[in-house]
Amino acid sequence: MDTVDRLIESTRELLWERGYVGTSPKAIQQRAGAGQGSMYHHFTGKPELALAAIDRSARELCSAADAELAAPGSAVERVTAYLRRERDVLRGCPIGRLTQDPEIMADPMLREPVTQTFDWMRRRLARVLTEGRDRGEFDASLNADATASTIVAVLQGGYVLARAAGSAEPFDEAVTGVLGLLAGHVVPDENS
Amino acid sequence: MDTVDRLIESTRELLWERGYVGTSPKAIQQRAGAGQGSMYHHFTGKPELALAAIDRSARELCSAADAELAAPGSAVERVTAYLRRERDVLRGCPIGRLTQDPEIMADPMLREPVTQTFDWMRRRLARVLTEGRDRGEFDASLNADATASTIVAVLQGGYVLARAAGSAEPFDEAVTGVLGLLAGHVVPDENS
DNA sequence: GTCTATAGTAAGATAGAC
DNA sequence: GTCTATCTTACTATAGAC
Repeated sequence: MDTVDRLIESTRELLWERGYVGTSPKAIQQRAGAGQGSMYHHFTGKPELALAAIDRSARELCSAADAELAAPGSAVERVTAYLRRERDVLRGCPIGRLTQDPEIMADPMLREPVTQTFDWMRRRLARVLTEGRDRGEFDASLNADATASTIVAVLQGGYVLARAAGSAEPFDEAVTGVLGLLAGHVVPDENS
Repeated sequence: MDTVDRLIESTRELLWERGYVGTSPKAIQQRAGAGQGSMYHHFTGKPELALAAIDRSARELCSAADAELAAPGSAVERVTAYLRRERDVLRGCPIGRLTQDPEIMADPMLREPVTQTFDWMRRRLARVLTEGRDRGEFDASLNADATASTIVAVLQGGYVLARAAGSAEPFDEAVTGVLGLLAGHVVPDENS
């Protein structure tokens, strides 16, 4: 991993742990094992470095979700796999946490990948649910768009509850709850 | 409102807008219209002031929720009233946002009211759902504890989605989604 | 109680040598 | 490309006068 990569990775970790406001150039340099001159040679400053880090996290997040949601299986199976995927719950979501950062939200450049990520995620899940309903897996009363937003919200809120509790338990419980609610709209398989 | 109150209120607003890391004593003083000497006369420093502010927000949040959840009506009606209550969605949750703050989470004193608030909220909602189920409003398959956690998570996650989108729309949609899912477990009223 | 002065540390960068 | 000064401003207080 070269210096540029180490700087981006360090920034990614620090944004995740401490947010933009709580992350200093000095902390980034120390974690990357790079000097000030090195950092300012490759990047114009903290915002540009943060943008590179956020972009990378956003891409990773979407591609990981897509791997789960594009897999074979029923809609419920895929949504369950996505929700139950092993996660470092107490770390929270590297993109979601940025929505709490006033300087990220105030800068259109930094904010854009955050907006895009959740837009994409809601649409991607809505597509899975719509397909499932079209195939007769769900009853017709299921609102695919709204339910997709609910599922993404449960994940993001689950992180909040877990961090507040200092335990992954509320996250798992919230996921259990939404899957239980969703089960009420699943049409029993005639082949089972 | 005396100086102490103005200091606490200013801290509350700033913690809400910018978090603990992003809030400086100077900013608090300016918003409160108080000098440095005044602030340090009444409080030992930023942590003590933050604790007073967080405690006040936590109390307000719980008492506002209780007003909704202890009202007359069916369980679904009360949960709906709670979820649909008018909110300044884009501001987010004054307590939930603190879970993203590393210095809040690292300090047991500051963290405790955050932990307590969500504990209380989950239990309070679980009680409403359990009562509803016991009265036959829900079918027996409803998991009251898990669903309570889901509902709190939808709120917290809804704030995240709304802030990311710069619009209250995803919040409202996530709420619509969870209420739609919950409706699948409601037993039709024989008197209607 | 409130004000001003002082002070050490960190943030966020720029300049210029190597 | 990287390193070491240097610089300005902000953070988070403490001290002592009024």
